[in-house]
This record gives sequence, structure tokens and C-alpha cells, in this order.
Amino acid sequence: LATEPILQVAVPSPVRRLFDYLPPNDDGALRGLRPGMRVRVPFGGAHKVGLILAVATESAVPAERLRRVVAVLDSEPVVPEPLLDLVRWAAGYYHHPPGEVVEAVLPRALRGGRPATLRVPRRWRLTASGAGADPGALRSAPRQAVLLGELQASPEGLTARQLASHGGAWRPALRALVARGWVAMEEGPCLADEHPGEELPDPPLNRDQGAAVAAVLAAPDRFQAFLLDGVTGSGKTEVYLRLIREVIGRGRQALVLVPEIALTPQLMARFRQRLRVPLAILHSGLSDQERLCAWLAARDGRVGVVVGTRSAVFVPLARPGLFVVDEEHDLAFKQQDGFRYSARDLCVVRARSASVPVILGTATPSLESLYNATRSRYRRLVLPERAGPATPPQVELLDVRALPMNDGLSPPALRALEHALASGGQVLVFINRRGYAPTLTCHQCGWVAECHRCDAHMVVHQAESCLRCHHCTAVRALDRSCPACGAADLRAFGQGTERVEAALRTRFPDVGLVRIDRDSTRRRGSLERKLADVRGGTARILIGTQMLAKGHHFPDVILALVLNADAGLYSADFRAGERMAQLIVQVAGRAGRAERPGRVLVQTHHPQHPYLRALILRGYHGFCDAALAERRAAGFPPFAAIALLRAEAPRRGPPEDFLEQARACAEDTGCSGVELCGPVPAPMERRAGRFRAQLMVVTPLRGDLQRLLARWLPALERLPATRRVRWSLDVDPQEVL
DNA sequence: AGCACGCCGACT
DNA sequence: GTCGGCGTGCTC
Repeated sequence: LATEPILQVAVPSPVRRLFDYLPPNDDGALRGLRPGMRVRVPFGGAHKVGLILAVATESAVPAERLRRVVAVLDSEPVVPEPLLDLVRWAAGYYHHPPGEVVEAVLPRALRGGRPATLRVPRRWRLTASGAGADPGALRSAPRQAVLLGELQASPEGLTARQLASHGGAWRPALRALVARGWVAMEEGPCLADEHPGEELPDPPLNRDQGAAVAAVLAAPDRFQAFLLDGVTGSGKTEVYLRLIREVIGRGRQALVLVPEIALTPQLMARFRQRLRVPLAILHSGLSDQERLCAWLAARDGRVGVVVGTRSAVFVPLARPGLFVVDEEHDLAFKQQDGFRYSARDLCVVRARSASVPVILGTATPSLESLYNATRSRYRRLVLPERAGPATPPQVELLDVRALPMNDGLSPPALRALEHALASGGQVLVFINRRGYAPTLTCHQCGWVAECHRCDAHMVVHQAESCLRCHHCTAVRALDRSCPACGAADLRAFGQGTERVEAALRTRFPDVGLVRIDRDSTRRRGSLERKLADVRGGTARILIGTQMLAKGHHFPDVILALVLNADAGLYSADFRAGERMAQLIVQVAGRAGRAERPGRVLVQTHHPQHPYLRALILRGYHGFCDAALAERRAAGFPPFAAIALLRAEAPRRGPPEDFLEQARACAEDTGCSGVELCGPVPAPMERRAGRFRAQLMVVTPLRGDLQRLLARWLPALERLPATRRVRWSLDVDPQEVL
């Protein structure tokens, strides 16, 4: 039949295109085949579950090669149209196979082709008022009375199946009990309790907060991106809360993205106290069913707010009203493998197509966002003051050149530490390296413990008595004598959190101390326990990696020491300086309150470095001015758009061959305004046993980059050399390593 | 990515 | 004589 529709399907495969199929043979299947429905299709030898992205009237594929859909898996689209738009946009922008983009969007529970319904049955249980209800009020409603009695006997709630097993027309009675407010339906563990006992009163907004709220509410039905640039403690969350409540009041939903799971509970707790709507959490720690539950609830408009990490940017929303990206500068919003999307950037794209505001909040804006604000693409809202009675900490450089160092601590740093402890305060020691020491070396022959699979040193982990590679999974026993010369004179060089902890325990044996890093918080609940020790005052010295710099506030910390800031100054990655500045400011933001302003000491061997000087003398925005001037001069982002083509293989040759051919392909496209850098070996060429190389594409104009990529990728895919490497394209890479 | 097909070495 | 190596090509 000439009139048969052609279904353009995204099939899970690394191929950068859609596949055309004919509708299934069974009768009636033609009715309403629409984009967003899942279909089972023959693909190669097997069957796969794909998603219809478009329905066309004709195909470029010869009719004899078209195959038929085996089954249509949904009677209604599972993915609503606005989210399909995001899929199409993202697949185009990131030049990623649409089938893999769909995999990122669809909850795992829907990828296998099972019906888009929860297997966790709904339950009904008594509410607080239902538990205290007087059964006498139900004298004229015997069914309700029976039902109430059954529910009273089952505090964990009853499912529809359980209720039906008692026979009779239970549904009207149940509906009546729900209407009385005595019984509530429950979806499952992913949805937070629907109604908190009491809504806390609003704290007053200060002038800047009020202005920020008013600015966003001035046009709630129009797309506008706001950069909420507020120092730590300035009350950004309160601004989000007020806006979210307005949005909910208008019957709309809000999506709030946070960089990591650890930050969701505190934000949820706060939202729960203040918002009388069902909330959903979405992060990688959920089970498939919990995730599906939250996803469906958001899609069907049954929750007012979704709080989630990176992948939550793909949650469908029935009535979006506001998007919030908290800590927008955080690297965690960029997926670092596979489909390398930026959740922050996609959030802005979503807001634009939904015609609603998006707020990017942070104390340390990324240079991209700051630049967007100066170009008026974003509107900047500033919260310059801490909301409570706190004063910003004083940041000072500590020139440690030629000073005798004790386990990474200089004498002035130790004196400051002693002084702070003596005056009854807490101290935070920040060192961005876990383990005991980054190097183990033989003092007799110079042998260094290296990873067999990476171009990296093994890190000494004293507590586990082992050597670990921080770039792959390699672990081995700590050598007792030198494997090269046999001498029993191995020494650990450099410092990690574990060593600083040991040194400070020896020096301050009577002072409570906690170490917070990935190693010491691996066990469930241990982070919470440590944070409780800090808040309760039993721990007065906190040592940790950047885990410590995120989210938590420690009001009794009156001194923060940054031990190794220099790592960010001379890195191969042009963003390293920006990350260092953000980290220092974030660490500084953890400390101090009004009566005890905090002090931050940054140890450095480069006190004259322009980045550090700008940061100390003129604050974070002073640093940004300096860094932006340098980026402009170098022609780097945000003054250019870049993409990185990476390749890796077990041997050294193939990645460079492939990238060399890729470079030739790029030149053959004849695109102008494009600069190709490389191919060059990655800064750590061998990692986990694989050799890595990269080719960077730089264009002053973003449009030129997209034009090039659109022509380049099809040519790249045809290159025979792709067979011998694993390759990937990273548009807007965050780590150029 | 999988999975086919296809052309050259060590085994029953 | 075959089982099987992984090089190349395709998936509507």
C-alpha cells in the first residue's frame, strides 16, 4: 500500500541515524501510531525496543529492504512531545546516536519493553486524622466502617488486590474515606510523604532576595535564563523556594537539579517543610521501580517538584513552570562518558522550549555563565550578602617557599591551627588528594611504585596497607622492600588526606578529628555520622577532599587551610585555574559566622601568580576578570566553541592513526573558521591499559562548529580506522584531558 | 556495538 | 580435509 506510514525509529545502537520501519501487520495497529511510542523491531539478527521519533509518508530506503515493526508496545506515547523535542535537539547538538540518547531518557524499567505501568501496586493507608477518627461517625456507612477497621489493622497499608479480597463494592467506600481525609493513596517509596504536618512560616527575605524573586516572577510565562550569583549563605535556596511555591500555586511543576546525591536529602527536607505538595527524588541510587515511579508521577503531573541529579534533566513534566540548576558551575552536570551531555545546558534548552524561566544558582559562576550574563543572554541577579548574621571570611595566601614542611603543613599554618583550636573553634583542612601519599619511592635506587596499566604513580593507602591507582582499579600490597634493588628503604612522598589526618592526630591527640573523603565515607551512613560529629562539636578538626567543599555549612569553623592549591595553577587543562578558584571560594564559604568571622589560609609556592593574586585581592569576580581576559587572548571558551574527538586502544598506534585520518576528513569538509589542534597523546597517555589520544576542534563561532560536525561525523563513521579504536566526540568538553 | 560473512593456520 | 582466527560491512 502506497499510503502506509513510515515509522522513523530510534533503535539502541551506536549508529547516528534513525531507522525506517513499516507498521505491524496486525489489524488496527495503524490507529494512532505516534512519536513517543515504543515499538519492538527486528534489527540485524535480533529484536530490539525502539522509540518512534517521527512518522513520515515516504522513506529513502528501497521498499524491499523495509521491515515491519513486530509489536507496538504502547497505546499512548510514553514520552511526551516536549521531551521528544529535547531528544532530537540533544542528538543533533551532541552528534550522538539518537538510540543512545533515548536510552538516557527512558527509565531502565521502560527500555525492556514492559508496560509503562508500575509493578509496585498502589496502597491505601490511614492518615493521621484517620487513625484518630471516631468510627461512630460511620454508623450510617457500614462499608466505610469495615474498611476503616481493616486499614486500622494494617498500618503498612493495603493494595487494591487486598481490599478486593474482602469482597463487595469497596471502591466507593474507599473514595468516601479519602474524601474525609482519613485515608490517602501512596505510590511507593520514591514519592515523599504527600503532606507534611505543618507548613513552616516564611522567613523574611532581604532586599536582594526579594529583588531576585520579583525579577523572575515579573515574567513567569516567558523564557528567560537567570544567573543567581549569590555568595555562600546568601539564601539562594530561599529564593528557589519562594519561586517554586509561586509556580506550584499556578498549577505548574518545578525541576531542581543538584550536582550530587548527597545534596538531595537536605534540600528535600527543606522543601518538605515548606511546600505542601508531593515531591519526587530522582538520582542514580534509586531502584528501577522507584525511578519509574518518580518518572511517571512527574510526567503525569502528580508531583509539584522533582529534585534530581544530572540525569533528572530528562524527566518529563506535565506542566513545567520553572527550572533550577543549583551549583551550576559544578562539573558533575556534565556526563563524562558515553552520551556526554551537559544537564545544565540542556536545562536551559528545555526552559526555552517550555517558555518558562530557568535559574542557574551558584556562589562561583562558571566563566561560561558569567560571560553569558555580560552578553545579556542570561540576566544576572546578585545576592552580595550573607542572609544571616555572618561576615565573609578573610582569604590569605601563605607563601610556603623555603619553609620547613611537616606532613604538608607549614609552621605558620600549624600556628594558626593551634590558635584556632585554643580559642575553641573548629578547623577545616582541605587537601584535594585522598590516600596517605601520592608516591612511594626507594631512597637507595630511586625506584617509584607505578601502575602497570596507567602512566601514573600508585598512591600509598596506609590504613589498608596497599598501593592503589586512582585512575584504574589496580590495587596491590604495599611493598616492604624495593622490588628493584631489594633495599628496605621505601619512603612515602607527598601528602594525602590520610597522612594529614595521622600527622594531626599525633600532634593534637586530645582533639576530636574526622576525615571526609571517598575512602572514609564509603560505608552507608558514615558521612552523616561524621557530619553529625562535626555539628555536635565532638570533632574539631575536619580533614577532607572536595566532598567537604560541597553543600555543608560548618558555622563553628573559624579557620580553613587549603594545603595544595598550586595543582590548579600549571595544569594542562585550561579550566584548572577556574576550578581551583571555585574550590577555594567554596571551601572559604564553609566557614565562619558573625561573632567569629572565618579565616582562610591558602598555602602556595606561587604567591605572585596572577590568578591567586586576583582571587585574594579582588575576590572571585576579580579572578574571573583575569581568567576571562586570558581566555579571550588564547581564543578559548567562552570566547570559542570547542569539541574534542577522543580515541583509545590497547596499542599506541591506532588512536593516533585514526585521529590523523579524522583530521584529514575535517580538512576535506572545507569548513572555514575552524582550527584543528592535534592529534596529540592525552596528558596521561596510558590509562587502564589503553592508549589515549585526542584531537581538539576550536571555532570562534559556535555555528561554524556545528556546521563542521554535521559534515564531519558521517565521514568519520565511514573511516575504516574506526574499527581499531574506541572513539567518542565531546561537544563542549569540560575536562580537556 | 553486535553479528554476519569471508578468507588463511593447526588439528581430528 | 575442517574448526576457527578476527578483518570488513551492515543494521530500516
